[in-house]
Amino acid sequence: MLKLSKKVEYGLIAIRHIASVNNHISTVKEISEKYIIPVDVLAKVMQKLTKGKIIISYQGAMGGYTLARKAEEISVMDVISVIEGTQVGIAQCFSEVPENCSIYTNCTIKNPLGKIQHNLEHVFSSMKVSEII
Amino acid sequence: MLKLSKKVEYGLIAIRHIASVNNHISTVKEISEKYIIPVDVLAKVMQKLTKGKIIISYQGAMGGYTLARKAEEISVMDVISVIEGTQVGIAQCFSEVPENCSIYTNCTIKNPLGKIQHNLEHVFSSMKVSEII
DNA sequence: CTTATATACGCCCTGCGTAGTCCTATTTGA
DNA sequence: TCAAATAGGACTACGCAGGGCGTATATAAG
Repeated sequence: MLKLSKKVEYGLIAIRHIASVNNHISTVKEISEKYIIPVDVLAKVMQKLTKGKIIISYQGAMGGYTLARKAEEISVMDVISVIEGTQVGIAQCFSEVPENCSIYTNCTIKNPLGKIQHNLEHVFSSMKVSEII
Repeated sequence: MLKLSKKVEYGLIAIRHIASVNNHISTVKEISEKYIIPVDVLAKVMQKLTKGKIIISYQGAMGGYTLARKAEEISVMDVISVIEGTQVGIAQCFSEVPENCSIYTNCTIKNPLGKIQHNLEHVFSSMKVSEII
């Protein structure tokens, strides 16, 4: 409940790592060994971050990843939404198909939860990767 | 990911309901029918809220529940922690046994996540049930 | 004292999402 | 041509949220 996924954690650690080596190219192997993260899982996380244009990938031998923009311009929120793919909401009514919620029409707490949702988004958006180093 | 549980939602709805009828005694049956919530699930939620001293239970015929204190003095955080039972953390290192986290010793983002954790707690603590009515 | 109406509480089942593994394809530098 | 790297699909194992069911206990009312 209210937990970040391991994928997001791994993503943040990887991004922090790349930033900490002055944006020099880093490989999945290198990062996964250093922080003891399952290679395959991390690999997929990196692929998502690449598609989300948060990092840049270089294929082939001597390849790897660098940040696509400065660490000050990457928020934790960016990382979360790119990795999760879907809109992150504390309740179903703030995600994909609100009406799917079993209590949608009778729900009396949509508005107050909306306030909380808004505040949470603010917290995650204002925290930048540069503050993690 | 980052979602409140249905139990917490049900708890908030129930508490809001009781507050909205001026703290008159309310039954599980009444609430579950009005908001289309599975009775058994709601019943257990109410039992936890009772044990957590957020509401008061009256057993037997004509029984039910009332709030244990004013709606202004019940925060969303109170409801969450009583219903979940365990410490709520966005990562394993803020819950029961931090060392169980698979990357605990190598984790480089404990501190920044701690800041986020702190901010989240603030958001949930400052929102009172009285704002839900 | 009996009955109807409540809460209290434990057990179990099911579905879904998270995390992780395995395997193959593709790219590219040396 | 080979080795090192990313790209990505298929599959499995596991935990937990959500819900259903059965039973015990308390109590107001007739």
